Amino acid sequence: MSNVTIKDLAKLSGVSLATVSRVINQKGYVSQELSAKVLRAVEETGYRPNQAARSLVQRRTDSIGVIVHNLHDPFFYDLLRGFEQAAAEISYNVLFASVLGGDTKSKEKYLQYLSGGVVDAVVMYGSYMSDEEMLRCASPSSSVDYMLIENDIQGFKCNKLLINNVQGAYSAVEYLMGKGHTDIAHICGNPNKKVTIDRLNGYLAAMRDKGLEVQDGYLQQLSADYRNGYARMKSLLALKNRPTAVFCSDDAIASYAVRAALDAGLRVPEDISIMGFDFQTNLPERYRGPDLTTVKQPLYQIGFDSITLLAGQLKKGRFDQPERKVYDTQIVEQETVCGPCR
Amino acid sequence: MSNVTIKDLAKLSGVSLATVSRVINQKGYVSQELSAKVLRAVEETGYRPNQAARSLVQRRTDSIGVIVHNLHDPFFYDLLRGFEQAAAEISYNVLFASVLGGDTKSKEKYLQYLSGGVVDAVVMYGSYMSDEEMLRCASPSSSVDYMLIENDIQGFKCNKLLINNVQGAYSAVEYLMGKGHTDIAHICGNPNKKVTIDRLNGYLAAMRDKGLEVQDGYLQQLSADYRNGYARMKSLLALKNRPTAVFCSDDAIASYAVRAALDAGLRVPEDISIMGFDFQTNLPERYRGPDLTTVKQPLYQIGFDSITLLAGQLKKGRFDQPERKVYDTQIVEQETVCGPCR
DNA sequence: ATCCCATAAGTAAACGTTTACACAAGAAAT
DNA sequence: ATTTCTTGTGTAAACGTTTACTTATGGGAT
Repeated sequence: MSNVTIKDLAKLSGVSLATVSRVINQKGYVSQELSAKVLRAVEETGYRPNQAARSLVQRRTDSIGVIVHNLHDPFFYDLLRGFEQAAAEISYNVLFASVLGGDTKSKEKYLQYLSGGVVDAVVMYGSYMSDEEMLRCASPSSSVDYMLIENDIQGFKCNKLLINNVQGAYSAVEYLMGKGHTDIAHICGNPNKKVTIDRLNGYLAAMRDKGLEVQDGYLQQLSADYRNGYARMKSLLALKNRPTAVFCSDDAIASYAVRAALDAGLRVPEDISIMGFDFQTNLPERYRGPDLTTVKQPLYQIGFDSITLLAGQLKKGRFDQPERKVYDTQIVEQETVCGPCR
Repeated sequence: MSNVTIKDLAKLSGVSLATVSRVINQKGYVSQELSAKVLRAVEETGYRPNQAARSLVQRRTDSIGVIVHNLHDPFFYDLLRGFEQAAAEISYNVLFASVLGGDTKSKEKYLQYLSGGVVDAVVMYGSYMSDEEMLRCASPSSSVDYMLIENDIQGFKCNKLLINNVQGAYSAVEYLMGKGHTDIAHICGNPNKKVTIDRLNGYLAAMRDKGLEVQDGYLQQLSADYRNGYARMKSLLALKNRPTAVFCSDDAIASYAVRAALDAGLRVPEDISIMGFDFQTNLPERYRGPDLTTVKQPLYQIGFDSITLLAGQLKKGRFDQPERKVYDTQIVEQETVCGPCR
């Protein structure tokens, strides 16, 4: 019963291999009579085509692979919805691979595996890989098409979807200024990551452009993880020239900053405004403060576009003009920002 | 540069196909000399083995597929972590396929596709499929191994991991009784789903066993979706014989029940205790009430076990003894239950 | 009557691997 | 001196499809 092949079907229905194939793929000419015979055989045997053989000769799989780390992280909510929606609208199968944390070994494994023709295209979010590692696993000139999200790796010529973190931070500061703030501090994240640096630069550029001074102690660098945002906020609150607004490098940090302010007996946002940036890494503890005013990344759109663009390129057959798009962010007004009460 | 094959490598390094294969798979005898030559050719060409050809002849892919609906749903948090952790510990690749909502068409598509030898085993969560649909896509006697989670479909002989919803609901009632409650109501969910019916039966059985009466109006049936939990709770509160505790069919319902109680000016849990059941379907609105006391499903364990069990069976080669496990739940004491204040 | 085209069906060659088998040479054991 | 074992290499047959090519038949247009 197991592993029925096209050959069995041919024997069973008394036709040739080619005819069976034609019936199954509804392609080419075949008479009603033989067609019926073959279909009956398919029914009887529970035949299911072998995808390996099929894709070996067709040199395509009609599938797209997606590699991310920590698929379970709520951060991926919107991105995943984008992937899923796009997947539902196209005829390609979309398969996800997830690796834990910074497990680059596994990431390489999956990238190599998928690049071996398991899928026709691969989209990859982030990646802690270096250019060389990347090239070792995937060849940009191979027959599989690549799409990188939030990863502007240089040596690898392929499709790229990026988020304008500089503009995002810049607009956050503008927004705070629009509310009347001038004493604006920044808690910046891990200074070895490009996102962090971009957001820091956006903050600095906006301050400079608008003629605002980054006062003494206004630049707080996170040590360890986001929980340290609590301590950093405490430092800011202890300043003589206490800021009236704090822009944080991401929402996780911001949530701890809010907690610190509330614990210090301040009201948020009346006494101090706090702003985050849409990067909700998974918080083990439930956040109970006011909803964060934040800078939102268009992750749904990016997820959707990544799949859709790839599908388009695959359909055309040749993908020599890699796409490169930079997405702007948007401010979401919620409960942690208001004008300064002075 | 694209699509280098083993043949190219053989030509380039002046050896036979077999030798190249042996070098690449580090299998069989091959001299240092030739090995070096081949490896150099691999390096130069950026060769990557074609997985389709490989799995065609080996009749295995060393991968396991997972099909779920709404992968983005936070409900899957623990389940996904279980899958991921197991995936990281075994040598198999794990690939996820996600379909939107109740899109059985897509689910069938993926099941058929994966069953065509794209993976060696498939785990499937839930499923709105009937026996016949299931059989149409996947043959239990095929060479791919199946694992069903929370789906006790009858006509399909394969591995099954189930949750003891009856026991879960039963223990919830016992827990409430232990706190001193006797007037315990139940808001039950969609009565066409097996989960709901099981939980209802658990509630009823516990009440009967302990000699408690299900008083007039104590059984509330949800109409429409979980938001209706608000109205159902209102109905309970309007009763002359108002219950002191309410057990809800799932957490989503419970969260609306809590809101209704709070809106009615009652304190939770001092005035009324409310219990949920771990099924956190995605709530668009943020829940701000006290943390729910609830019945927790061992989803992490189930995710982990599903992959691990399959990997074990695959390694053994023959999977004729399907596994069937029923998991008990556990009560998580949080903030919505205390003794009755009478 | 001839030619061409649409329909129908079969034969056989790919696709890129792995692997069973054959063969050889040298070393070790009889 | 013969056998046996280990190491090393190559040849060719799979694996299950798709598809280019070939052949045949019956009609419609010339």
